[in-house]
Amino acid sequence: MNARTLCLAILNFGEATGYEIRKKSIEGEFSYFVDTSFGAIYPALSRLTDEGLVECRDEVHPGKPARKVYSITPKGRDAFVDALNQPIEQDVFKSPFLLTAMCCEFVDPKHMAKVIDERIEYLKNKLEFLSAAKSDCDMPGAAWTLHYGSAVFEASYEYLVKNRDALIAMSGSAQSAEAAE
Amino acid sequence: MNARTLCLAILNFGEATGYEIRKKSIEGEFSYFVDTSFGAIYPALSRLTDEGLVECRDEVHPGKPARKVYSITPKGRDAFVDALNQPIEQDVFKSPFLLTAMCCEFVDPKHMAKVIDERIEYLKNKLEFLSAAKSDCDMPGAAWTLHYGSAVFEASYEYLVKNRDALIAMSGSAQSAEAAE
DNA sequence: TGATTATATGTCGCACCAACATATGCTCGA
DNA sequence: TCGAGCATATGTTGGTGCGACATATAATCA
Repeated sequence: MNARTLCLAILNFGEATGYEIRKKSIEGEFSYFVDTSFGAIYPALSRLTDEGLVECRDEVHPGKPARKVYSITPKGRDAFVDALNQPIEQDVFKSPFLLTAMCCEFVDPKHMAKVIDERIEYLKNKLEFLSAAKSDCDMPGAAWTLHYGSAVFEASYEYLVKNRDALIAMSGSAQSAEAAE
Repeated sequence: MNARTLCLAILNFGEATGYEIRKKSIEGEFSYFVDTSFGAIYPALSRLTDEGLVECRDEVHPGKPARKVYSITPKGRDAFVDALNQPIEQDVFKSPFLLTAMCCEFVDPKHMAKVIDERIEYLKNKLEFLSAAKSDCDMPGAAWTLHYGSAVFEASYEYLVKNRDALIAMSGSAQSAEAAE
């Protein structure tokens, strides 16, 4: 799931600027399973344009900053469909939160409480967003994917709420032992 | 969660070679929320040695390849505890699988079936691994983390099993329309 | 009026992932 | 018993891409 394929996937459902592609990646329906940055998107769009997989149209409004609106070409659509039908890479999950939880012995209980409460708040917001997004989406796969996300986030949220206090209680044991020395 | 902190975290629970650190990252108890590669670990260990956060002991057995066994220093332990108590970065989840599912219109049903069945098989193995790991681990945070992983993978597994056929049924609609043109 | 936010494009340094190169010992089937 | 393949082990390299920075304009708001 490199920047190239991500750009093609988003452009396949409508034209967009680099700014909008990034925004959809981190805020829109794609946001909970893709992630990217300007430093990846802009070079990717340049290369895709060179290769004829996307087209770029300059939109100039007097007195406004110029926009570069990208749209997918037939060749690009073929390349996208081809990429989708290739064997896929493994999902990636990296969690500084779980590393902190696993090493809770060395973490100050107050810090641990802050960390887990922030995580709970984050999941709550994500769940609300996913519920709201369910209605206004016409792609058949999108609904399936949103329901999947809801199911997983829900399980995650419930575990954290139920086991919050237990984690905080375990925190700091090694640290206080060290301080006592 | 850079390579530095990861090395310190693993070395904090016992000495290890670069090879073993990588193995624990992708196979051990850490495996479902960290990920790394040799290209990150070996340079990180060199830098940590230079900075005095870890120590390196050459273990030479005649007729065997030399091993470099790393262990954490008191200074390294301090740095690790300090890193744990800093504000943490966001969790990262990237899923080529969900991107494929979301765009299932453009995916051949046979390919979709293969992709989801592989994912189900993967989750089944992970769940079995997590159950087995539950017993033989003495860190207090590890049990909490393993239960969290089980809860989330379980939710994910059940959703996939229940909604497998629905996803495959939705697949390929756009592709066959295109082929018919 | 000035501060901040949203839109918009882009660059740069450093980190790091995937693949390759290299070397040895062990196991197991032909 | 001999070679093939696998596990152990260390490292390099090329390209990708993340995070931070630079720049610019319009709108909003105190």
